Amino acid sequence: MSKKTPLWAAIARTLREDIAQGRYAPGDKLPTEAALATRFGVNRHTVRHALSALAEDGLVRTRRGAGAFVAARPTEYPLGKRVRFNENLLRAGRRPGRRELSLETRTASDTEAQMLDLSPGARVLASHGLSLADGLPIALSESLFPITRLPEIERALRDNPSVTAALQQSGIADYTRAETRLTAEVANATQALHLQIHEGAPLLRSTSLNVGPDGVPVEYGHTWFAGDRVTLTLTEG
Amino acid sequence: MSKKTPLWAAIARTLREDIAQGRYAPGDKLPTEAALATRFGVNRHTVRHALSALAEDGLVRTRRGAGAFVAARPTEYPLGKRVRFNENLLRAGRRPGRRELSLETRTASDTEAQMLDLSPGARVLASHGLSLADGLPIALSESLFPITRLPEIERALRDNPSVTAALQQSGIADYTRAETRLTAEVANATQALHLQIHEGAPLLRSTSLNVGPDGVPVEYGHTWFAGDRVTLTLTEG
DNA sequence: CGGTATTTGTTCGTATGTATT
DNA sequence: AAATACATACGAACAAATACC
Repeated sequence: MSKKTPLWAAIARTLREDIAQGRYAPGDKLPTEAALATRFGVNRHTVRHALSALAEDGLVRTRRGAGAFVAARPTEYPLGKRVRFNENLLRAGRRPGRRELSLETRTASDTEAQMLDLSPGARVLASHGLSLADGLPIALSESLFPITRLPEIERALRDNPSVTAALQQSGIADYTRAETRLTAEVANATQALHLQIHEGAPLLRSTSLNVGPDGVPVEYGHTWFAGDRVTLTLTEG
Repeated sequence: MSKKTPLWAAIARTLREDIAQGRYAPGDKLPTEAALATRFGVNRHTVRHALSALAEDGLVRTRRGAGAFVAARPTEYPLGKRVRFNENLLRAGRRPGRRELSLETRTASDTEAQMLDLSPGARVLASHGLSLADGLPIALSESLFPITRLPEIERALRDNPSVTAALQQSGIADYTRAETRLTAEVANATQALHLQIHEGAPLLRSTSLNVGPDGVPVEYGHTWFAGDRVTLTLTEG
């Protein structure tokens, strides 16, 4: 008989299937190691070996004294020409949310003015916000709007919780992403506080420029995604 | 007294340093578990735990009956970069480079087999590499090729410095990026070593799947970009 | 708030299987 | 074929973090 597969591998596969079939939902606590050992009729070490393999794959995470929990898979966030935060999250089966942190008018920096195609020293509306998925913070953002081009944008942003809706109210029926730059950074204290992560945690920073139908810039800003909670997906077509 | 670090972690660190300082060169056989257990004055299981941690980082690989060997270092030649990597760097006025770290055949993990549309336990060719810009490391990558589908891929990769050329030699005239996922992580010790950055430095991880003209997967892999040195740009169209 | 029970993490011990040398 | 060496598995005990009352 081919008794090749080790016990721990078989147990890992069983647990993997249980998770895949929703028997243990994300966030759920798995049975204790002792309970699993009894269930499978093996030593606790064998269960630990299986759990270790699952943890390596990022499927579960263990907390000493607490238990083993099914890892909440990162939110899949499609990046395309048309990026609509709310649509993206709804499509991913999550409840979108947004908290406005600040809204102020200030002078654009040189690069900001250049990106927005404004004259140096032009005034812009700076909006800082926190994006949520199912109530959990997933991204921090700073958006800049050319106040000369969109004089009503401030009130529109106060009226609408959605940037898309606010831009529509300001006369921008449609907008597309003209440019996106991505890099990785580590969270500072302020970012960690807002995103409810640890300082030094990995962040995915997206710098983007959105333009209206006529190609005129309407928004420029940065978004810091919590690396542990978000996966950006690039799907062609 | 701070007795925080476990024995196995201290042993792993010692071995890691031994390897980093060339005391054990790539390909060298480490002392047997029993010998290491005696050297560190611990149980063999504790040594195994340390070796397991090193194996997870890809620093050593163990062969039952033979011993534990210093890994020939991972290499890459991965996804988005492959075709556009060289072009992008040349366009940016930089000299592209690549160091093949290792090329070996191994068994695919469950997720890897699934992504490549292979049966569980299938064999794949794993290529680890380091991508350079003006001689400075900017990305680490791991590429997997379905060896059953591309029996000549190993020699093709040895013959050609370019993955695109190697795939062409293997009968894949053209391939496209079917899926790309991006997220942020922090560098572990091994990654930091290769990329010449600090442990905990931000990394941009790209996971991608490339398929041939018929839609059959031909390459799957990850690329870790040094966040401080790379900015990915997404310009549609 | 504090003490206690629970649960995972670490370490040693022992035995057997299996692949390599 | 035999010795060597890693892989798997069970058992026991304590430490450390967490959860619960």
